[in-house]
Amino acid sequence: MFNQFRNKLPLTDEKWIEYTNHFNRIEVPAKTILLEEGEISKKLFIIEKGCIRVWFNNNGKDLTTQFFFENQSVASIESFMKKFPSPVVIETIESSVLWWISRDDLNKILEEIKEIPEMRDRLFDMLFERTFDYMKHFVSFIKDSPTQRYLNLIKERPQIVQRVPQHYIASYLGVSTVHLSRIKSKLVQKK
Amino acid sequence: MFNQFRNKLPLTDEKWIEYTNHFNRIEVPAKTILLEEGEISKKLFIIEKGCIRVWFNNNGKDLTTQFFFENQSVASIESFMKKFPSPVVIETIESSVLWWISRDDLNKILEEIKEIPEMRDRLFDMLFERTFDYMKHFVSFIKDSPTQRYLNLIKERPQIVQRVPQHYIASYLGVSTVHLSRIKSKLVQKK
DNA sequence: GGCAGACGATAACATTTGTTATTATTTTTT
DNA sequence: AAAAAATAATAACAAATGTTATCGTCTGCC
Repeated sequence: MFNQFRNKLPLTDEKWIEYTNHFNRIEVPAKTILLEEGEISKKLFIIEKGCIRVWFNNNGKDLTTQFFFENQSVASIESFMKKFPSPVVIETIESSVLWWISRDDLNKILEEIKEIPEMRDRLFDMLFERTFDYMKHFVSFIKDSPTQRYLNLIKERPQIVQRVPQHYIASYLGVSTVHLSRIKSKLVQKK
Repeated sequence: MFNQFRNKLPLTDEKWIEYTNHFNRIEVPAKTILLEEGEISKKLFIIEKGCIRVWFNNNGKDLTTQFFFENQSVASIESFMKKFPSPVVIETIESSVLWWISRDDLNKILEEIKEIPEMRDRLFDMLFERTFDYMKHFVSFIKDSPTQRYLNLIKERPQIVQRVPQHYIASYLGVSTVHLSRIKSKLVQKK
């Protein structure tokens, strides 16, 4: 599972083995809730197989804010880092194979890792990338029509369109399920 | 100008003086363009007095994505860090007093600062905060109506409503200028 | 094999939002 | 002080999007 990271990270084999020992493998069915709303997040997950969505309840409707697939890590970051009650729910979409690590273990590892300049810079880069992603996403809301946002999604994150039920995608794009269905049928007509 | 930071940063006086010497003070009138679209950003600005917006041209209309006020730092981050042509324009709204530092000088300082654990952690925290901010902003687009977003703005960033011309705020909220005007008049009626 | 629930398409209607044009007011420039 | 430019409100109409309801299909489960 972790081989994909191994080549990229400048760690000794001993360190590597020590770190990976902190991870725990679990298998869960579809629609498993990994973190409840209001719960304080204690685990960060890495997806070996499957997919996950992050959502929250807004006046009885659930709004999906993020999707995650293989090899991505997932947590309610604000809750995980700052020990706040999580504003969001983390839930599997497909049946999944996951690895999780506790906050304490991860923090210990992070503290060690930050001392290695190369790793530290990589962490900064990752954080920057995350920030850019959110920025782009926000910009697309003031720049693009819902139809354009859907086309962007097909192009840039085809996995979402292929693997995620449509009504989850609708709220992610900021439109109703009915309207997303309309968007799709109009696109088919034009072809 | 930099006294506000001084107490918070664990640096020696010598280091402090060395660092602040890299900053240059300028005064510019309103509507001064600090970075053109397509230009590679070489300066990061700190605002002593005044305010700034970041915007880009989309099919002839300019869309504002960010506002900055006193004591905030401003750059087209992606362009500044990665030497990409800037996708955005940086422009003063009011006449302003600014301090700028070159990329090379800032990078040197950052490399030094990252070696101080306390400073390094502070940098991580700042980056995290930025990420959270964008996340919140994105969520408000799928969660809130334009009216609600405007009310949020009044509450959370009153400076924007007070100091920024309304047509810039409209695009920031993702609505037309006409509609923002309608939103305001409806809110007045309800009171 | 049948049943229940999840999922998605569609129609009809209501509401929101955008567009274009006009006007008034304020601010800046000359 | 006058002229020009920027800003904001409003009306009338067009287009986009939401809501509610209905129906059909598919899937997993017993």
